[in-house]
Amino acid sequence: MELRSSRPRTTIVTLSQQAGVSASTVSRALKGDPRISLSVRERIARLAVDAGYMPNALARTLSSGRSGLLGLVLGPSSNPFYAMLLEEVVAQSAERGLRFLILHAGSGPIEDRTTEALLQYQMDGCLITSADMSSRAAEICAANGVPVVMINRVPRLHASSVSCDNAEGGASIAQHLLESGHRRAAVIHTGGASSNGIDRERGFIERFVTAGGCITSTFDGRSVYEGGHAAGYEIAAMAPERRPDCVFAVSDVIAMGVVDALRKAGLTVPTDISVAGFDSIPEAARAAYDITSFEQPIVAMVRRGLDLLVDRIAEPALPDEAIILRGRLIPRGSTRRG
Amino acid sequence: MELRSSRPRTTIVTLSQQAGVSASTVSRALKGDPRISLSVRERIARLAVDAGYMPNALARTLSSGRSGLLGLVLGPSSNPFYAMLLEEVVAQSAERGLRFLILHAGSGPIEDRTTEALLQYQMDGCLITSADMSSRAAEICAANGVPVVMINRVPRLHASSVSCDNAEGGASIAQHLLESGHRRAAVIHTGGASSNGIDRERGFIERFVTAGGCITSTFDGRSVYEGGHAAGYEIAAMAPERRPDCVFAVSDVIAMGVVDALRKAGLTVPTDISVAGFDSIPEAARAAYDITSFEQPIVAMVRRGLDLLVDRIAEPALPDEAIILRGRLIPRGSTRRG
DNA sequence: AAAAACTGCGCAATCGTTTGCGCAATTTGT
DNA sequence: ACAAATTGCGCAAACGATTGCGCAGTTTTT
Repeated sequence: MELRSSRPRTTIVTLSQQAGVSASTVSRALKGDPRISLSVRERIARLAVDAGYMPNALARTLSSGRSGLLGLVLGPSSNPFYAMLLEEVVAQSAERGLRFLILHAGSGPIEDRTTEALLQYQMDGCLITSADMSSRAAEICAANGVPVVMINRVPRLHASSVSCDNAEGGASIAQHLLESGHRRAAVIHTGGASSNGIDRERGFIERFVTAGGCITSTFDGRSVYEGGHAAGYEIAAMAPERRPDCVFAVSDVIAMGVVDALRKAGLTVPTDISVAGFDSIPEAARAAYDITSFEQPIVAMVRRGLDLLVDRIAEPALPDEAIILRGRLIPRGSTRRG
Repeated sequence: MELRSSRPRTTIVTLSQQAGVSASTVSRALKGDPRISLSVRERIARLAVDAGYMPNALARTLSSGRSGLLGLVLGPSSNPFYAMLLEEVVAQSAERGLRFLILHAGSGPIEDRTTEALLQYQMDGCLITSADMSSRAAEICAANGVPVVMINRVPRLHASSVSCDNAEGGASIAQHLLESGHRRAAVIHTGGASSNGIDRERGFIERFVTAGGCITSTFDGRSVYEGGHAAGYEIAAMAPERRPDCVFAVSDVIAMGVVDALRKAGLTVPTDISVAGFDSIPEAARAAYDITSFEQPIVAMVRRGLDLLVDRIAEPALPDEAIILRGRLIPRGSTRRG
């Protein structure tokens, strides 16, 4: 009646017995401490491989004080942008040997039990990728000296961040629309207080108005397809002479809703009205939508985000840092005029 | 020059000193051991709350042998179905106080470093939600006695599983198409060896053919939009008299590709040809697509999956279990005839 | 040739929690 | 009033790895 796992794990003690040395020697040998002779180091290394030895990360944490665990807060993955971000984070963290514990995903509020995990598992740091998440998790981290890095969101609180140049992105879209002959724009924002959405909208409006365009109306797209859809219907219902000749939605999911609504209402994109989005998610790039957008450099954003996090963990005294990466305008069919 | 965190963590020892009892008493009191008098238990409980005490989960693991950590392998979240699954898993695990460490996400191969984490962090169990992931992670778990539960995938290897009745789902779609007057169907499968796709296809074909329909052709949709799109083009290019009157795609993402391609090629859905999918993801339900589908009971699937995992962890000797939940046909516009 | 420096390794404490065992003090049984 | 059972708690040994310190034995310096 064995309740214990049949094959007892190989530990550092097992190895030390096999090698006829002390446990400390094994520990040092395994991490290549030069104080241990080369021959012993090699012998132990071979033994470790043969036995399939895996250090117990939890035990290591106890003495070293570092868990090697990072927390991840993910935005609503109904927005493919966050799904992309997730995959990129997972891929890059696998390369670096970083481990992410999921603290939260989605748009709901963060549960208490979740934030407890942050402390119970002694996470070394936390990555927050949500645009408008209540900064609850960030507060807890701050209160406990856990480094926080935000991707796609500029923190009010102290924390480092990586985002793309949202204002410049909005301006690029404005520029593009102006150059292709548009003069009357509707803007669909997110309603929320997300710095992202606000910056995009601000950047767009500033450039568009400065260069002689005018903003005919603004709508709340609530960051979701349905929000864009509703706004699209309203726009389609406007009298042709009052209707804008282009729409800028602060994210692609919203823009997709807009396009579908406009078409449903009998308008043709871009002949009757142009639509531009933001993020450049694959779905918006599909032939059926072909929406002009502003691409966020996701790979680079994640890379710099992890850099920041790793640096901060190694050197907690480092000052907060806000990295802004340049994105790229991707002109597509939805704004092609004449 | 304090390198240590400014406010040293409250541990069980801190509490024991404040309470004037031993550490073991605190430990037992905190988990409500009746051997400790009620008064002491209450006093310690109060002290713990005041001090904001959080047990160190890592230290607990060391002595108890249980980490409370679960591994998660997620399918490609470019398929919204997996994004939904992710959110549901996260939501339900928060309620239950379960913690998930992300082992993998996406369709790429599983990295070695990832599987190492499984052992290093002594995970108690593992949840695999990928339809066609190389069962590498499952093997490692099996080899190390880590319970595995698969959602949306029936394991070859020993492991428990939860899935919806895929064959029955395929049959329902077939029935629905037959009843709405279709007789010639094209099937778009996933090419891969995923049990899901195979069962859906098999269920569909069996029922459709038995009831007098015929299968005109099959295509490989590779589980992605683009695969469906390519197949859609091929179908549209067929001579009208040879063309099927309906298409069954084994997942909604594929179906969306089909619909877009058919439309692009000038055909009208469902007038010229009907299209049905599987999964009932929100995107396929949108007015622009309105695709008939078979809904998987995600909430229940995740609930049973976690049940299975928790039970298996508590009682490793439990036999493998395969749970099949009934799904639901959702008729929509894409198959509405005449 | 004696002192100093270095090399290679082990001892033992430590991280925070759990748990088997045992020991007092109190209550119960006779 | 004395033995037995019960109650309430502490001691100390784990769990697996890390690390400061120290101790031999060898090599280099003076």
